Amino acid sequence: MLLKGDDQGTHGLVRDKQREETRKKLYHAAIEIFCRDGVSNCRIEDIALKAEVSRAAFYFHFPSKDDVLLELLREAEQPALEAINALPADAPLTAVFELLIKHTAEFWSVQDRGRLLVDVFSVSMRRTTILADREAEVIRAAVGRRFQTAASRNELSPVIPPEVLADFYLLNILAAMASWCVQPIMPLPDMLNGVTLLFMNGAKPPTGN
Amino acid sequence: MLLKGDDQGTHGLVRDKQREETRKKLYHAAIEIFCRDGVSNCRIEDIALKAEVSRAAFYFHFPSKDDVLLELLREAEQPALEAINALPADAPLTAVFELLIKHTAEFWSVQDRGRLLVDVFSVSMRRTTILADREAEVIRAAVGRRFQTAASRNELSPVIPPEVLADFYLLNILAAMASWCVQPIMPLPDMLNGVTLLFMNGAKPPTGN
DNA sequence: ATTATCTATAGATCTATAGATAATGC
DNA sequence: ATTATCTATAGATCTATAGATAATGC
Repeated sequence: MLLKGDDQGTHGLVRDKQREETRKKLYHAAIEIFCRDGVSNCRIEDIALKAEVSRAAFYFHFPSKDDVLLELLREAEQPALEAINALPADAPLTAVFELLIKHTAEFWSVQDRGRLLVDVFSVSMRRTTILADREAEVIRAAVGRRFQTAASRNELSPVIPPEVLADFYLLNILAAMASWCVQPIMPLPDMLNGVTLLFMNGAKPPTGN
Repeated sequence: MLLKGDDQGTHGLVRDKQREETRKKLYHAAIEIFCRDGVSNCRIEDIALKAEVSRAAFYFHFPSKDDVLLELLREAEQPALEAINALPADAPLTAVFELLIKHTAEFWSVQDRGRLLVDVFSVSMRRTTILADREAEVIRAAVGRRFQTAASRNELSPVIPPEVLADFYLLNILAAMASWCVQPIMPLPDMLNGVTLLFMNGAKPPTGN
């Protein structure tokens, strides 16, 4: 039984390699042009020129600029996701936060990626919530599960469902980064730690010691 | 001494009236078309047709669709702003929150305005933070002042500056509304009250009560 | 006479799609 | 022979701007 999708076994090797190559070239060219000109100002033509393909080839791989930014967000989430998944099942939430903050802050501090944060956040709001399909966003799913086990250990206020709390926390982190990049009043890790502390104080159970 | 701006005294009455009239026609036409077609899908031409002016007239009044949405946000904040400003100077923060939630939830529940929340939020992130000019956004200034007096009464955690806390609270409220409108898991006022409770638990001083 | 408001329109950029090419499966 | 990847391009929409008109200030 064949699976639909990327991993169709050994079929079409040359073609697959070629496609992924142009896709990657377009992706990297796009990020570079985005950083240079700003997402809304830049022209698709310049991206295509840098990637040495036709303008239409861009649209073949990415329906719009937004889809490039969503791929960047997924790439940004990858290191934190792997680190969190490597934690033991009964790890405390603080360990989850620590890894999330460390890897996320690291990713967005590289070069001038931070300039794209507001646009990434904005796209994420317009696109990912519409899915309403938690499993499609792996980081949301992973953090959601951690919140659920934490709730079952009575680490969280029972007033709000743990999955909602998890979404809310991730939203807070992304919003904090987006506002940080336009007004970096303090180092990014400090900012994220502050937000996390604020969140955890608010979310801990009323009877908690 | 004449002030530059809208209120140039009694100069150009007919022209002023005419300009404001077309501007309002365009504004209302735009909101209507946005709700019907979605902000990114709709064509400026349809807005102009409904307002019975040329397409270029739209651009004369609004540099882009985003500027219409910013005006909607300012309109949305107006009722809460007035109610908050009418409070006595020493009113507790809970009173400020109550008014903010009541008026904001009311505004965005009218008809299908809620559909525009994600776009409004997204524009607000891309535009208003860049100003870095707190006074330009009256609601931010008003709530910021309330947070400052609350901090001076030791109602808030001293870890984070009160203006930052205020911005963060407003961001939380707007983000919660935006995610509510794509997934209304509970009534909007309940949602906003929950967010506020979470926030206040997190932001109250450690030695509190 | 000058200026603010608006229209008409040229040029830029995007979106949609018909067609070319080369890899694939039978 | 069929299909996936990519190109060339027509048509749609936007952005920028030169010009028309009518209100304004002197």
